[in-house]
Amino acid sequence: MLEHYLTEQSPLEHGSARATLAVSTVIFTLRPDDESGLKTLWLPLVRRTRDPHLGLWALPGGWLPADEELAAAAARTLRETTELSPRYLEQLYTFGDIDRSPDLRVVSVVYWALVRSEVAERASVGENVRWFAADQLPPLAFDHNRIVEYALWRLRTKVEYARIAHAFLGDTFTLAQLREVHEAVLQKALDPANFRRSIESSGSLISTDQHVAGARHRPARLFRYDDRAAEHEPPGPTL
Amino acid sequence: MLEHYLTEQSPLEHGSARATLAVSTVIFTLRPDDESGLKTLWLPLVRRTRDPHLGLWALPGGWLPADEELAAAAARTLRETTELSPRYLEQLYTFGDIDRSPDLRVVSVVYWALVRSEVAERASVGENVRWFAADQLPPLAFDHNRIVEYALWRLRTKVEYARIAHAFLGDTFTLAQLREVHEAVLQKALDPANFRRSIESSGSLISTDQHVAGARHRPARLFRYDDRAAEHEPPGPTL
DNA sequence: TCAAAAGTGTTTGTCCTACACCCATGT
DNA sequence: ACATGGGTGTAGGACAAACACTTTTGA
Repeated sequence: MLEHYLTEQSPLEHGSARATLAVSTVIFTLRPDDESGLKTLWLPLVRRTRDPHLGLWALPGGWLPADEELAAAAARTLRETTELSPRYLEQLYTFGDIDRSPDLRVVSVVYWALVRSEVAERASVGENVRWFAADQLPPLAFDHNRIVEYALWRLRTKVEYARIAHAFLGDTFTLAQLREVHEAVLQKALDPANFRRSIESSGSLISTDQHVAGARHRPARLFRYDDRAAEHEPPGPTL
Repeated sequence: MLEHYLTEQSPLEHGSARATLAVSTVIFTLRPDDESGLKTLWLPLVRRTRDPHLGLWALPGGWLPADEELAAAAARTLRETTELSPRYLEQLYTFGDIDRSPDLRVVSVVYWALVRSEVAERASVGENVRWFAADQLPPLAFDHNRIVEYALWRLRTKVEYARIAHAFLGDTFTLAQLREVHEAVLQKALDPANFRRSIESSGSLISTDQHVAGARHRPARLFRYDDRAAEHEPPGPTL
C-alpha cells in the first residue's frame, strides 16, 4: 500500500477525481465606524454572480493559474477587487474540507492582507463589491465566515504588531495615530505613556524632527519606521 | 478583468493548465542521539523511486485524492510510512512556488506531526524509509530542506509547549521527563525548580498519587495531562 | 487663562531567574 | 553515611500597569 502510493506515477493516472485549487484573500483596512466614529476593521466582499451561492457575499479570489505564484494570485485578486496594493500580505491557512463546496472538491489557499485606510476610502465600490464591518458580516458563501473569523483571530494575536500597524499608516505618523491603530485592532484602550515607552524601547521607530501643528495642544512629533528592525523575522516562508 | 475572473464558470474551462495538489508531512519524534545520548529530534524520510529526484530522500506524502480530507491524507501517509498514529497533527504551510517541481506545477499542503518516542523506536524502517536526525539532514528532494527548516522553527517557537511535549510522552510522566522533552526541543537546559513552578501554575497538569521508585533518589511523582486545559485554543482551524 | 493632548517621572506589583536549601531514596 | 535527583523557599532584576505631573500649543 505504501509502495503503491509512493510510486504512483502521475496525479493524472489515479482513479479518483482531482481537487481544484483556488486562492482567496481576506483584506482588512481600518476606517471609522458609521455610528461610533471609532476606527474599526473593514473588509471588501464580492457578490457571487453564479451558483453555488449565487447572490451571497464571498471573499475575493479565484482559481489558481498554473503559471502564477500563490502570493501573486492573492495580490492580483486584491488589486482586481479594490484597485489597491497590499501593504502586508501573508498566507493564512489552507481550507480543504471535502464538503465546503457543493459540487467540486475545492481546496482554497487563503491569504490575509492589510491596506492603508486613507487609500481604502476612495477604493472602488461597485455593484458587486462592497466593504463590510468585520464584526458585522452577513452570512457568507461557502465557509467564508469561518475563514474571516480565523483571519481576525490571527490579526489580533499576531505578535509583531509593529509591521501590522505600519501597514495601516503612511510613511510618517504620530504616536497617537499608531496607538489608535493598536487600539482598534486590539479593541481596548492603551495608556499613552506606557504605549510610548514600549514602542520606543522596541527600537522599531525612528524619530524625525517634524511635528504636526494645527491642533489646539502641544504638537506631536512624527515618527518613521526603521526598516532594519524588520529583520527579526522567522526563517520560514514569510520572508 | 475582474468580472472576467470572478464569473469564470469552471476551473476546467480556463485556458492555462491546472496545478496539482499534494499533501506531505513532517513527522518528528524524540530519541537519543547516537553519540551524545541526549534526546534529539528525528524524522522519517522516504527514498524516491522515480524521477524527478530519483534516489534522493523526501518527505512522506502523496497526491490528494478528491474524496479525502487534508488532515486525513496527512495522517494516512504518516501511518503508511511509520505504521504509527500521530499524537499531534497540525497544518504547517502550503508551498506552491512555480518551480519547486521541475515539470508539473505542484502545490503541497504540508502538515507537521509528533509521534511518541518509545513507539517510534520499533517503527518500520525499510529499504526506502529511514529516520534522520533533524539537524543533520542530507540534501532532500524538491524544496523539502526548506520545509523541514520551517517545521523545526514552528515546533520550537510554538507557544503551547504543553500539548507538544505531551505528544512525545505516555499518559503519565514525571516532571523530569517532561522537562527533558522541553530541553530537547528548545535545545537548552531548564532550571528544574522554575520549570516545576511554571508548569504547575499553568494548570495543565493533574498530579497523581503514583510515584516512580527504583532510582537511587527520592521517587518522582507521576503527572497526567488535564484535557480540560486544552480548551484554551484558537477559534480557528486548529480545533 | 484654560482645555487638551504631548510627553516625563515614579510607584507598585507581577513574573522570571538564579541559587540556596531541605527531602527521600538506593547503594 | 552519602550521592543523587525530587521538591521548596526566597532574594534580585526586568518589565508592565496605573497614575500623577509637567510641557506646549490653539482658542
